[in-house]
Amino acid sequence: MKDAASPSHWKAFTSRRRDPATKREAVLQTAAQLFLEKSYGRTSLNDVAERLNITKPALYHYFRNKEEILLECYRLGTGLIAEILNDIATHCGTGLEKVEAFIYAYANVMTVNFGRCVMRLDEGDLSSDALVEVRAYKRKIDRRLRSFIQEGIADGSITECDPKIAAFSIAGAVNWICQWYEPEGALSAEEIAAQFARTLTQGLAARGRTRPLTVLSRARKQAGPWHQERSNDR
Amino acid sequence: MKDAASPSHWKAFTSRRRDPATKREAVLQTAAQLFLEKSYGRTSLNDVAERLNITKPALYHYFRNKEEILLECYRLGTGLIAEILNDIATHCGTGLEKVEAFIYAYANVMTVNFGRCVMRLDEGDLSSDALVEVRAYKRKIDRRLRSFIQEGIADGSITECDPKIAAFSIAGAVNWICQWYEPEGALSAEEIAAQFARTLTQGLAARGRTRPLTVLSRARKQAGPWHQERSNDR
DNA sequence: GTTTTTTCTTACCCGTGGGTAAGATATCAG
DNA sequence: CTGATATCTTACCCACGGGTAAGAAAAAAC
Repeated sequence: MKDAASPSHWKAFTSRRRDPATKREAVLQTAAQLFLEKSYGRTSLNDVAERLNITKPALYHYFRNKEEILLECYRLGTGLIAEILNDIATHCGTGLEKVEAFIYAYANVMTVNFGRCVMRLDEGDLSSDALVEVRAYKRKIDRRLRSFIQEGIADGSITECDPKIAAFSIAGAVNWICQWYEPEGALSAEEIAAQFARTLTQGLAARGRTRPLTVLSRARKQAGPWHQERSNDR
Repeated sequence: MKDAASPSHWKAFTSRRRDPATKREAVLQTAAQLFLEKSYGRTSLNDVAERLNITKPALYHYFRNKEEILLECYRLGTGLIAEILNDIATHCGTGLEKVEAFIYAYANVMTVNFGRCVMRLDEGDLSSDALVEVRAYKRKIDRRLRSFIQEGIADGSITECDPKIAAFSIAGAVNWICQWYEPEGALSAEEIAAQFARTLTQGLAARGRTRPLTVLSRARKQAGPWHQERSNDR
């Protein structure tokens, strides 16, 4: 789960050797990057081709049309999320611990190109068929998070609250990351993920209950206690 | 702070009487609505004109170009936010109370068309000049929220935390509302605002300190204790 | 009424960008 | 080396949409 800074995937097209798999992925990587930089609508296929040092029609060898590129970005992103979701569900632990693990992993995904695409790009650019597919994925995510919260309420690790609103709050906070996160920014992905997991779960934790140290909590070694910012924000 | 369901502002153009002010606003209202329905990029000026029962060039009587319409939507939206921001700053109270009031008012703004535009529309559609203007507004909002949190930490109403991360969390959760809120949906604007203010501040409140009943808390009468959803979500 | 000004329409221009046709050039199998 | 196949390019089509020119029609001023 790590992106090179500016991978320059055009290298995949320097040779004309037949290797559709890696070339296809190179297209997706640069497309995703451009979609995030300029939005899908303002990114022309010429832009994508130019960055790969090829011409527009060459792209049509790997994708039927522009929308298929977009949809594939969504699929790769939702795939990443589905992965972490399954990992956590099988993990044993209290509901609160699952929520914490979810936030940590999910926040990390929101700093990876394909992951960012899922929540940052405009669904309206998808065809109606693709839209229902993507929406199904998103609904699944929301359902899972809500079920973790309900579990937590049942086992006493999470304070009484409306699971729907709580899930919306958490999802919103984490989804919003992909709107302001910048790979070269002051805050690293791990930092963000760790702090969000801490801050958001602390709001859910049942009162009077000393928060147990989870695997996550132990793993993260903070640079200092709440380092006051000195970085030029934004 | 209340939008009619589908105001049909085309009535403003039934007569040819000279009344630029209301006609201009009618354009903005329908434009904002369309921008939210289909995004700025996919909304053509013909779409806007059609809904107003006029033709495209007529719009150029009230706006220099398409972008000016967009910018005006942003300005009206940020104006709404600036208003509540000043109200709260002058209000006396603990930092936590200010944060709660902020969330409540801000969440409400996120359910009003112009308010939604500010956080939902793509900044990339703005010219560079307009972009710096809008970004300045947004930064101001973030700064204010962060200062409220810092106040709360100083006066002991908010638990020790990193104000930057906390502000990002809250702003994210509330900003995300404009992504899923639907005027005709199951949750009313007031409900959302009230529940978010409660849920999010409860995460910040200093432990061991009984939360004082704010004006807000008293005003809201809950339908039932955490009504389990029966509504078809989404 | 007549003139002046605002308001709005019909008709058009043209840049942009998705997508295609047809052919050139490299790669690979034999 | 030769033919077959995959790869990529040049040249083009055309729908869409922002924006403009020029003038008609209604309101207001007098």
